[in-house]
Amino acid sequence: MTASTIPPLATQYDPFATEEKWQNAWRDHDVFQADPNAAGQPYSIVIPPPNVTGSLHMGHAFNTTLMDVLVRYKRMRGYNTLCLPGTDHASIAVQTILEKQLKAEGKTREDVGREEFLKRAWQWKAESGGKIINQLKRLGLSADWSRERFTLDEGLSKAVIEAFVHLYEAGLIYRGNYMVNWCPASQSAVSDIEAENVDVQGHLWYFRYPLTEGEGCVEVATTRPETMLGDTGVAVNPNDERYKDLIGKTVTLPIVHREIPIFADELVDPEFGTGCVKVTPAHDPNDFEMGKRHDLPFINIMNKDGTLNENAGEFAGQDRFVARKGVVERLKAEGVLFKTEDYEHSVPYSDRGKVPVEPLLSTQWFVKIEPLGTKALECLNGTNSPTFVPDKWSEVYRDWLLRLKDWCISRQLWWGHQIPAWYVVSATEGEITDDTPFIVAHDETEAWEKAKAQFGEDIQLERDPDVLDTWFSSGLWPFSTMGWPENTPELQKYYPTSTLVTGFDIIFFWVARMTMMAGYFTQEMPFQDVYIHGLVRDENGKKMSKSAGNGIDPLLLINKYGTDALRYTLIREVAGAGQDISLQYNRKTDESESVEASRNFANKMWNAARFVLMNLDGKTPEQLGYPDVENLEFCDRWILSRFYQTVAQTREDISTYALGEAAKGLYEFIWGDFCDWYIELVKPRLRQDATSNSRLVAQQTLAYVLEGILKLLHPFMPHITEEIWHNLTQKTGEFLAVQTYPEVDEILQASEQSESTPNPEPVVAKETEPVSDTEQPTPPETAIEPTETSGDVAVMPSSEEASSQVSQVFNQIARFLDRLPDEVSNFFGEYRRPLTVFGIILAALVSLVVLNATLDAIHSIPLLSPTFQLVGLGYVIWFVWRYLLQSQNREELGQISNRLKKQVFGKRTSTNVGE
RNA sequence: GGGCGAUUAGCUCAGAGGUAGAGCGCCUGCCUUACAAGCAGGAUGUCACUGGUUCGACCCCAGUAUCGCCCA
Repeated sequence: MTASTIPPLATQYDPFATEEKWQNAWRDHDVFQADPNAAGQPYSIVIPPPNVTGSLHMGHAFNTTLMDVLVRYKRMRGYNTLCLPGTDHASIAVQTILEKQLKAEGKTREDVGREEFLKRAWQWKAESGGKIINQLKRLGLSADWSRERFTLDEGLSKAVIEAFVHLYEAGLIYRGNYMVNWCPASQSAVSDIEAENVDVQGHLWYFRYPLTEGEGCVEVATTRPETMLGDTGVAVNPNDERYKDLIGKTVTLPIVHREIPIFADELVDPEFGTGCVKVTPAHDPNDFEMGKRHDLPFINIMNKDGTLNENAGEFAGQDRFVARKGVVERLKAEGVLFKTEDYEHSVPYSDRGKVPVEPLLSTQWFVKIEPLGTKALECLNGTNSPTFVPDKWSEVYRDWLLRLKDWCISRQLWWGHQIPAWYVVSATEGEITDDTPFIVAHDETEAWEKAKAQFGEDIQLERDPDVLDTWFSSGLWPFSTMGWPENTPELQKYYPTSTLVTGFDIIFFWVARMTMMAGYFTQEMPFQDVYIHGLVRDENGKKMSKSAGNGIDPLLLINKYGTDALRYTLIREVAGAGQDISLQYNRKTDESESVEASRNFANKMWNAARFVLMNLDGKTPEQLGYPDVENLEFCDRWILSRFYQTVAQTREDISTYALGEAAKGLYEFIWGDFCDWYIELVKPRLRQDATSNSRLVAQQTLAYVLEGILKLLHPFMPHITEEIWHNLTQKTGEFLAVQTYPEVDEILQASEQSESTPNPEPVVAKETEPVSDTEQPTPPETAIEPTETSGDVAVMPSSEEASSQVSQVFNQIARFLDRLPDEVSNFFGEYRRPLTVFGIILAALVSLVVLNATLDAIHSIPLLSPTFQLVGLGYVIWFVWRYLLQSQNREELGQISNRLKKQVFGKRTSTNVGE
């Protein structure tokens, strides 16, 4: 294509056509396809698989954008990149949705049967999963879609069964009768972390249990009076003087007239209530412990649907809350209820069922968690693996690993991985009981073989109907998605993964499950870094969640402002890593001022490109060549210096996960420096005739910096930058997404390399650049803190040219500007109008000439010179008086210098977590 | 009850031991041939409160209050 045919851009950026166009192009050209056999240091991310419970909300958009910025950045840095997408089957959540649908049809799951139910579930998965994947694509996620996974996939199911059998054979999975959190709504056990404590205004009821022999009674208090029907003891603290005499005696339980013992246990808090505690071992976790210690009977009074059973006598069949009232009435009638007080306490609610969970004794499958937790803890303590960003979350994670309880992994549901255990039901009259012998096997064939070998030919097998906790399969996600248990090329290349990006609310649910599983099965932690981000809050500061109904569909904002605008808003808001972000949003109009501001930024970018394209005479940056270092004018030097400073800062920020800072820095450079200043300053030169060298250099610099900006901004705003880049470079079959990320002092390196040739050919960025094993980030010093070689070459014309007085003065300014990029911005910021600044600069020239000698001397103090130059003599005098003449203040100088250095050179003290 | 975080302009948020910042919003004037989704200019703050350290505290320390989150 000839350059002169480049058509002008529209005056406004149209995100909608652009986004679809490039999303399709990236897909059609397999731009994000990972190749484990290709060269390059690996960078891999497996996305946290969204639940197939409908569609994505803003939190997912936030998470997805953060990941994609990292992935796109690393890809442009030349890493061999894998971003693996997928979805999670979300056992309880999806089953709840389906049962709700059935209920609307007046059916239950038993009515339709397991097979039909699962058919519906898969149908639901197809719809919801498709919607979610589409949303991820609309967000511009640069994932390898050919590797999309689902936790119930064949491969992942194989991994789940392998893991289960392995853990079982290692003695880490057992079946036992324990207290679990029972959710009467979903009629399934739920794990501890699926129970959420809710503060409720309840009552504390006080009863008297009469001593079986003699006069007197004990007074107990409870928030759940109906459980007294299952009481099998009364406990007191062994050191409680009030009740010493009662230990060993018995009381007679009202209503049921059971004789139960009074015993002593340390667990009892003598300060609470009356200091006597009724003990219901089958319906309270603490009481369960005491019941085991003191060998009490475990009387279960409840059915799985939350109604009372035959052990509750006259209350049998009543719902637990109906029975509560009835029991209170009866106790009142019997005269043993003597006090009722209002009492606020917390009640565990089922996350999914939204009803209070019932502590219930039942037979479930458990994972012995301690050995798994120990391994994860060792990795954390030994090698700080995984590395949490921000660091504070590693403490949260450690605390949790230190107090693990065995993990109940069976769920009485149908949607999920069915437990690979077969009961020899012929041994227990065709029923699965607590004592039925069982076989754990990879499949039914193997189960039969094992069973026959053990129990003979004439047996009957039945598979455990329950499924596994969803987190069991998602705990394997980082390696099961790469083909584990096979040792695939993917595992070899991309595992362990580089970064996990997730919200802190999921550290225990998921992150810890993955580290424990990975530690056991792969002997290493599944990711190097865990980048924990905050939650997206709504316009009222509340956490966005499906249940609160305050979520915002990201597509609403994408359809209004474009993907890049939404992405940029989410990133810019994240500044303080790990901080929650609030999204401004008007629910009535679906408008958001902050996203609109980002949309405007995109449009600004678009129009800057429009201007540049209109002034390049139809030439591409390649045709124009790099800016001619020998003929740069001072504003060219200034913008190049600012550009390289921005390059260094952006790289530094991304490598430390300071994505918000990176985004803000780009905004300031693009709008504040490039658009407001450089383009304005360069306009007169562009109006000069075609033979003007000044004009050519301006064109070269404009084209070069614009292309650099597009690269810098691409991870944040992938679509608009890709679109502009193609307009600018006129390239086909190539993509900005795989160009090399800008490097500091690139044109200097190029000009040094081609010093011998008069017209240096631009160095065309290679698509992928081999990265050494230990990648060295380009030191930002090169740009920001010019050394004698690079700084002076970058900024100063050659000494021969700088002979005249005027040149010297301009050199001085150029040096001044180059060394003080931030201060220049501030300075300019106070005098926005170019003409005014020009006048000021003229005035400054005079001052500078006068001060030249002084400043030259001061130059030899490299760190301090910027300050002296910036604020001039007055400040110097003040400074000398303040810091140098007062001896007691000299010590402060070091600290202030450091601070100053930070101000001038940007934040450079942070460690390179990501590299 | 334990822990973590926040509290800075109307809103969303940066910030730093030495005169308080950005974006949006607001006010004024401009369709200046990249952009009115823009440009130029302007107003706006007991930096939550109370003590302490300091020559000097918005910043450091202690406590209080409010909000949010996590855990029990």
